[in-house]
Amino acid sequence: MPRAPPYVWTLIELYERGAARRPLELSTEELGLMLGLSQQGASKHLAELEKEDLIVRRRNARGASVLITKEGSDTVISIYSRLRAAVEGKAGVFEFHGTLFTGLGEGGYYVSLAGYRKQFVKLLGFEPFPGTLNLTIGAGEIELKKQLGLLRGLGLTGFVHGGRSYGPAKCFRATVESRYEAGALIIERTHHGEGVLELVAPVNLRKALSLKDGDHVRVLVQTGDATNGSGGH
Amino acid sequence: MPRAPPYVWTLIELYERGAARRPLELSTEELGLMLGLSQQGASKHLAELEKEDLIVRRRNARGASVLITKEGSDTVISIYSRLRAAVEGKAGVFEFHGTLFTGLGEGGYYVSLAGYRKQFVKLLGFEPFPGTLNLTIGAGEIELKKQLGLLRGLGLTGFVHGGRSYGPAKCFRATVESRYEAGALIIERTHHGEGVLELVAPVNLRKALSLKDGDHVRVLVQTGDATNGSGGH
DNA sequence: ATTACTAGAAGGCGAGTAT
DNA sequence: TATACTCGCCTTCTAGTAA
Repeated sequence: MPRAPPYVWTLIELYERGAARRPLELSTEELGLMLGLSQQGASKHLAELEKEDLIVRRRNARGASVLITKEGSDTVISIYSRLRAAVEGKAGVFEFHGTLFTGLGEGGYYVSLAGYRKQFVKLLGFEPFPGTLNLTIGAGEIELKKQLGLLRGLGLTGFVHGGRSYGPAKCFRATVESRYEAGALIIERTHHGEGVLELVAPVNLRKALSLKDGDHVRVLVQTGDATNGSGGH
Repeated sequence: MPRAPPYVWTLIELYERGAARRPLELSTEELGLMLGLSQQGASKHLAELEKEDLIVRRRNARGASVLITKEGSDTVISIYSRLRAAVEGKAGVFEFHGTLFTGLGEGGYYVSLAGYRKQFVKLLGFEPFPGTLNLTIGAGEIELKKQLGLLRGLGLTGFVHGGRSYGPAKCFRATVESRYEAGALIIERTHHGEGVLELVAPVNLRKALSLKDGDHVRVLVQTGDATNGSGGH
């Protein structure tokens, strides 16, 4: 998206108000108010837009009307198209690059517990291999993992078993090395630090990919619809 | 769409490059090139974005990596959502306000010619009443009508009949007074000026709406998918 | 009531340069 | 090599005011 002059926001505002559908009666004062701009500033924006043939104006007794030209509509639609491609196409996937290491085997223990295992089957659609793949992710990706934690994901509920309580966790569908289906675990209180990504899969990934400690592994995590939580700020 | 500071375009550019999915390795020089900005300018934009918590940066040996935060993604998605609502929701409809007048009856003659009549049936799905409704549109709406002429619409092909040739024309689905289905005609060489909107309908609109000359009529013209011809400029 | 000119302030920008 | 500071230019903003 090349940098656009400030008055493009004004064009978008006019577009939102339907000025591409019919001449919009609007004083420069009102427009300024809408944009957080002075009346004079709004006037200048309109003058610029008209000079660029993005709008046409018609003066009348009390004010003027604004109509967006075909070129103006195309400008707005072109911005929209690029945003659509970016938001709909790319978002919803987080990419991690991790280094394999061997954990303490606790992951495998948890996964094999019926209380969690049955939930994995239900949520991910596969019987998990009784062991997790532990990856150390780059420091820059920790922020990304934190963002995962903010998303809904697939919820694993906690339970009590044998007098011990097991906490709730979160899970996301993931793909390992573009080939293997997996689940990325987000566990609130884990023995691992925040720089670790833990994966469950229907197969022994370490064996299936012939991995050894220190190998690099690429993981794509699906976060669901990108437009969820589109409230903005 | 409230006015946004210029660095929001930079945020969008970063988003397009996938910086919301994984840390993006990018020098300020490259970013400047992408945005038509100097290296220093790009650096400033990044500093601003970081100050607003829209991105996080991590410095490394050769350059730095940029990752868009949840707040940053929300900002982009919020802009996208508003644009989507405006473009998908509103566009594709032009609104005209016209004043009824009585033509010379030529419209009715043309409409009843088999060469045109059969095309109306095929394109609009109704047998046209042998007469057109002529509206004088406001001067400000002439530009809008010109824009109609630039769109594809439903094409009526010309023909020769009885030694006379009848030219091609264009037609758009329309709704009169929110109640009656109609077709809005765009005729290249017409006896009417450009300030006239001519409508065909399956019924006698003048009678159905109890209209007399001078009455005001509101017409919504469907122009088809708004994202057609989204090339921009 | 409008729109829009002018002048001066504020902020964005690039060049040079420090780190 | 990078990033980012200062400085001067230029664009954009608001205020005052004309039309």
